[in-house]
Amino acid sequence: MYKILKTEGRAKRAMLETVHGTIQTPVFMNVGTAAAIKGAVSTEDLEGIKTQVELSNTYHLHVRPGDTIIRQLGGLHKFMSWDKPILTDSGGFQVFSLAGLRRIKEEGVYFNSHIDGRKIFMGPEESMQIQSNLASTIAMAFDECPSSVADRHYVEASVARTARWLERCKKEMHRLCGLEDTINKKQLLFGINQGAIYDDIRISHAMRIAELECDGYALGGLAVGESHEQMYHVIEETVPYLPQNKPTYLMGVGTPANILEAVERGVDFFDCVYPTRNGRHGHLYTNRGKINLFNAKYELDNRPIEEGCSCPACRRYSRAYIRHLLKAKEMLGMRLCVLHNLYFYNTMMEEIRQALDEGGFASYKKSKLDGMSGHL
RNA sequence: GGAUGGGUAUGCCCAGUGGCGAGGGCAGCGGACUGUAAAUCCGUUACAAAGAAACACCGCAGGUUCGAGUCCUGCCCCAUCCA
Repeated sequence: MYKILKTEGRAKRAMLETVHGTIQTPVFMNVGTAAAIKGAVSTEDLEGIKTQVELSNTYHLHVRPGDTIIRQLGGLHKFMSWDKPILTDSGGFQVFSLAGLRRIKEEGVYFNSHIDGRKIFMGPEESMQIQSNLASTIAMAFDECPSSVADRHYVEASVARTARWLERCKKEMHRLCGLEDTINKKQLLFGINQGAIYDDIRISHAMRIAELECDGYALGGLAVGESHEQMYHVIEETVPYLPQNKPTYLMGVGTPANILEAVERGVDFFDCVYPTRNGRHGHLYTNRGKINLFNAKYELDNRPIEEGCSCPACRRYSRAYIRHLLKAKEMLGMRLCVLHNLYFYNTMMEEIRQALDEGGFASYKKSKLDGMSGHL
């Protein structure tokens, strides 16, 4: 059950109650594609960095270790020893990211496994079945994420198919939740809006999927090559057509600045590989912009990544030390950087919620963006 | 003193059948990354520079050749072994 606590313009301070606990929004979900946050981050670590929701991936877990294995082990929560909410992405994004390894048909998508090349078929029903086996808190609808440079005709056809797929997802999810041996009979389903950068396609698609009464709605296919202005424009134009009595999720986005802009436009769920991937690559988020710890100027820098930060890295270690770890390819280096970045994101979301609670989101957003001096 | 194997651009390690304006790896330096095929990828690492204009001590010096990093001679240095 989704409950809006407060609004400021279109920005929403809300909460979503699930069988795995309540999610306070706006929220940033921490990406752990293969049932692990890359960078040697344990489930235990997540508790120390304010993680509310972990995100895993249907396609990746289907390929390895196999969703039926996870089901036999009691579901994803038990498997990774995490009892808070988990959102599973449907595999729709892999239709985009594994572009060279798949063929799209009306019934679904034929992949060649990126692990061993074997043929895999995934359609709406299969995606729902896998996600039901995983028993995540929130399942995402199986969609196609078209390229941002796809032409209008292609996008129109793709979006129509994604809408038909959503009906099939809904139906299959309903069937699965009714089965006696389903692990999570209260699994939530989020539908996904597509339409590249064409406002009218986005809006008509939003209206169409809104009728299907999903538990939440996502904007997909953004931050895949279009400009920030185009992305903000699409969010602004489309969000009003997604049911605002349901959570709104902007998939795969983004930078801290992207998130602030999207919260302002009514989005309350986010996820992005930036904090984890950039962390592994030595790029650290701070309130004064992003720093690259590989740079020689940090060789003798005895300060923490960010003064005053209470993440596990900053509480104890210096930039110089972490730089050394990164350069020496010591696993601890990546780990500390990922922990810092996730802590930064999760803390920013906490600040956003607090600002919304206090009716001061606009000024919070301005001062945060000013602090980061537009570098992010 | 003798034997053998080596010395390749900017730190290190190495490739290089007479067509080489010499290739790769590491290290260094910088950049990219948005529902993760990413602890990855890209750039850069003599000078000059977009021109049929000029221009590198491949340990050093000669030689053979149209042409030598490559073949020959001598020398220098390094490693290992023998005295």
